[in-house]
Amino acid sequence: MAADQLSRVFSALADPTRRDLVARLAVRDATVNELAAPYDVTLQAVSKHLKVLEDAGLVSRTRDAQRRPCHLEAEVLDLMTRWIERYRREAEERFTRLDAVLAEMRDENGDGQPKDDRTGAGR
Amino acid sequence: MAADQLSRVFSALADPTRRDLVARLAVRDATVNELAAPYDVTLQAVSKHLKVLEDAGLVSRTRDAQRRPCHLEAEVLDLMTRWIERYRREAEERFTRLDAVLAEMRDENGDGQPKDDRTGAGR
DNA sequence: AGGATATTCAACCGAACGGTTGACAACTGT
DNA sequence: ACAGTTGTCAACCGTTCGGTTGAATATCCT
Repeated sequence: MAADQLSRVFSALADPTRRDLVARLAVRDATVNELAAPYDVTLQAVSKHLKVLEDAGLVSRTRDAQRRPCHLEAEVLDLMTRWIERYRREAEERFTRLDAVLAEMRDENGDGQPKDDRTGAGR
Repeated sequence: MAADQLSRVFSALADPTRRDLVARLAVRDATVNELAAPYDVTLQAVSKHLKVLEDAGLVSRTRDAQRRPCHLEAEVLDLMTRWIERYRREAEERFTRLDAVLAEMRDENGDGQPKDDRTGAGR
């Protein structure tokens, strides 16, 4: 639990049950009991899952009598999206550049043959 | 390892070392030795990390003599982005709708008071 | 053929994970 | 005040995880 937030968020969403909880909380806030109902694990297990989501900053909870309604904090998802998109874009650009270089080589001389050609395999 | 791909990808990126590997592979392909150099864990540990990334579909490897150059498969990152954005958007829209409803109530009568008011705590 | 280089496989270890059961705590409503 | 509802805490269990060391495999180079 001493991990950085990004690790906690990725790790939290690595579990299908927790992803499902997030999906359902995206629609509406809900109590632990409501959330636990569809799964065939104990209430305690779901409570734990919610704690993981909460520690990751994905879920916040208020109090309403005995109930602890859970609310999805969507901003944290942005954190992930930013991380992912950064490297996806970087890799994509690099690839586009490679394509450009290869095209250029093809234009200049017939046997454009870089030693590590991945145009076939690498898509 | 029998988990669905989404779980495998999230789980793969939950580790800071593996995220760093991805970040570096976004810049250029690299061999296991090159990738392992900066970290103070054994080569075998890094090899395992790469296997996890490979099983998640994030990394592919070809052979170049003794070397096994690693290449980032950026498309898989899209899978995550799509999942995340779907629910982020859903939650955000819901929130915008709630704001609209509240604004409307404020306009019509002074005591707009839905039973589950979260405007204060929920941001 | 045989040494060097690059990488993986196998067995093991302690910590963390996801689950369980059982007891406890917080608050409600009559 | 007290029974009921809602949720968490604590201890335990088997599995997975990230790491290690040591041996094995694959390929190059001379």
